[in-house]
Amino acid sequence: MSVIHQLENVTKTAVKELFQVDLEKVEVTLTRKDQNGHFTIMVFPMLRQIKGNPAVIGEQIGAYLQENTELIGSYEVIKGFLNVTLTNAVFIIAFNEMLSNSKYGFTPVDDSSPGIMVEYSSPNTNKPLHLGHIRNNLLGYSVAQILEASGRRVNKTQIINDRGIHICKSMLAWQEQGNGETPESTGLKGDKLVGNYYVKFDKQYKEEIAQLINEGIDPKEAEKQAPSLLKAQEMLRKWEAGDSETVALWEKMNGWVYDGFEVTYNNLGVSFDSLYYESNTYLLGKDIIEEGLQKGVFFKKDDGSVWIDLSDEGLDEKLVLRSDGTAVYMTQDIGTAIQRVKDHPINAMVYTVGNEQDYHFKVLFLILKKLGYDWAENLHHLSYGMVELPSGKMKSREGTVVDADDLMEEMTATARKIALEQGKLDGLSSQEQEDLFKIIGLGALKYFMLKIDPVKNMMFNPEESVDFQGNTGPFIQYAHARIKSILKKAQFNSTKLNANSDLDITDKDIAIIKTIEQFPDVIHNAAIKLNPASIANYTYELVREFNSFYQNVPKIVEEENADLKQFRLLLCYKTALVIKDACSLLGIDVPEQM
RNA sequence: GGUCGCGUAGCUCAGCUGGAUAGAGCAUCUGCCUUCUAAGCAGACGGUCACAGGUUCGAAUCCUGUCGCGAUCACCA
Repeated sequence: MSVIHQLENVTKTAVKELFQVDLEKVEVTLTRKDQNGHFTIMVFPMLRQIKGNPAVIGEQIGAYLQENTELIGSYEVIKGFLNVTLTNAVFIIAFNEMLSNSKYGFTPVDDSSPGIMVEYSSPNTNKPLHLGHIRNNLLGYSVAQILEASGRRVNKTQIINDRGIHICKSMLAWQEQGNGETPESTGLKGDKLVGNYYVKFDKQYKEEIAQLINEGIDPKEAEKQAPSLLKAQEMLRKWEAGDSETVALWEKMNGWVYDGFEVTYNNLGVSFDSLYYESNTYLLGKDIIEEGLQKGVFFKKDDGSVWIDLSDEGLDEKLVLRSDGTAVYMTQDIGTAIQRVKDHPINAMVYTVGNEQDYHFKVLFLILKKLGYDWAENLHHLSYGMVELPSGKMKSREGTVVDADDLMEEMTATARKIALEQGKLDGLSSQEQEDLFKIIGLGALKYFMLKIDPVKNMMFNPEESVDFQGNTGPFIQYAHARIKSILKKAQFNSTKLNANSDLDITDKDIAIIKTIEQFPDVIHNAAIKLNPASIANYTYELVREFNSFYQNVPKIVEEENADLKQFRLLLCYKTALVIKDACSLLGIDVPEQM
């Protein structure tokens, strides 16, 4: 049991003995840095059940604890705060307990663990992934790891938006202007090649609109009548009719895109356990609409369109089926959700989608509840804010979109430059060095994006993101590499994971134990809140504690007291493990040397 | 206009299940490499927690209103 829980329990006992009162809960926090003590027991909240002067009550509890438990070394009451200083042995015993669990903080997963699906990425197939997708991917992947660490069986998925007018636009431009270009013939990544044709389509489309307007046609009308758009729409009709030539082209170009995406996902270090394609799911949901009509969840208007009235929930009426009987986005999302629960042993889902779709998911979840699915209670929208650049929003037509592949390459190049300048890579082969640069560059990028609370819009300043000092990924990776270096020098082996509890240890030692002890709660809370930023901030805190310890205690390798040396090596060893495990929840690798 | 979210140091962000004198990083300035990796440590400087009320022993944190920024309110996806 953690030290803090032990304290809560003995305080309850003390209050019961002293005042004959059963407290439901005791508030214990870390003591402020400017006060003496390890933990602070709050007396104020007790006043609801115990009448009296808080300072006196605190004094009585402190005296009782010192008299009747082995935990407390000393205490002091300041205002309504009972600050207690524990004995060294308490911390070392707690530390030994942590050491005995190699996956400390993680809840094991087995076949009976509750299943949850995490959807993220879900790109369109007409252009490459960009900075916004990176935030999405990193969040989704990290949340999946966090949920798994908290004991859920996780299925990572994405729905690939492989059909629709957008891909037809790329197909049309390629057909008309491509001269048979392929990724092989051009040396371009497939998604980049297809994206280029999307741009070409857009350019021609714009020209056509301008010309039509010149001819005196109303601008709105011109947008609808431009020949390119009409041709793309015709292509979509052919695709829906199953025209073999169109389908073949569609398969070919989507195939190029998937090859390109795979490279990007691999570099980013994300993966999926299942895939859904919109071309397979876009017709789903219509039968559910019929069922819902019969249940009275939906209603039909005179023109034949089907709606749901959510005005009781403070929302509006929402269309779920067009008057011509075709599906809207909502229709297929309803159908796809139901399909996923049929396909996999899950009763919960997380949708990683930008906050511009908050309303959509609010409605989707409400509809599924009204349709009576019990798992509808367990649907979560992992909503995140947009990524802004110092120059403002990313706009493809202004060429300010930050490409995912380019960005990863730039981060790796920066890591390479810095590492070579420092020249601390003795003994690494050139391949090992390249791997290391990638680990550091990607670590910087991932940490930079994940340390920010998902709900907030984030500012992506390229100059700051390549700063590897302070609160950054490389800062954390560096601490890990340093620890590994100590363990190596000291020829530490992890066969005897136990420290002598009768040791004179310092505040720096204790600070690390106190921080490590929070790890299980940090994972638990991150899972509940679907928030990787809390893991990132915790890891940073732990590393700062470690660095302070590292530079303020005498050299461990040269420590003459064998028991103290063993304890400190164990502390290093455990800290490295927690850093590594915490980083794994963020999708960040940690190097052995850097 | 309705709804939702955000607003904390010059900049980027923590802290938000209410607790003591609001924390980091960057930037600026001081120290520390013959000592386990200086991508580090120790310190200085920097605040009307947007504003105004309310609840409370206690509010950056909870409630209400105002202002500012953003998103959203399609028979689009």
